[in-house]
Amino acid sequence: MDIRARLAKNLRRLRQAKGWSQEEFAFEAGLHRTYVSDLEREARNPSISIIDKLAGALGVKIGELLD
Amino acid sequence: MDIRARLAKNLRRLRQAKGWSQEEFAFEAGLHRTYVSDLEREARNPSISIIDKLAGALGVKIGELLD
DNA sequence: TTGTGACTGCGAGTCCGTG
DNA sequence: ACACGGACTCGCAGTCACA
Repeated sequence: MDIRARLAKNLRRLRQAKGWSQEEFAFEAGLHRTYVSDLEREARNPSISIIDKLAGALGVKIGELLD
Repeated sequence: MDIRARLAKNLRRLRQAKGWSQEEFAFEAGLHRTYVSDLEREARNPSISIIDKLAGALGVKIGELLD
């Protein structure tokens, strides 16, 4: 499975486990609502600074998002 | 420690453990030699597709590069 | 609440060099 | 073998309106 697909699935799973909408999650991570939507649809190839924000907001290690 | 710094240190350590020069490593990862140099000097903010290539060439999980 | 097309600015990523 | 610079292209970062 492609790395973008792994990120997308982990993102959606972990976000929903927190009971967050994309918009709430985007706010927590300091990102735009539509950008989070793009990530979950595998439409972006984010940089590691974005990955860092995502993992921070979810309280998980980066490996849990990408490995 | 900043995520770019963590990547830089892990990259250099793992690359040297393989006995590779930056140029040899760049070739293995399918990247440019100057770009690998930039990464080890914390001068770039790579995308996850690049991270995937780096981890693949080194034979480690992404978490070992970034966590 | 989420998906999607479109947009601009800037940085990712490559290639040429030099010390 | 590596750091560092200039110049270039292309794609990401970040946002909006609308369905």
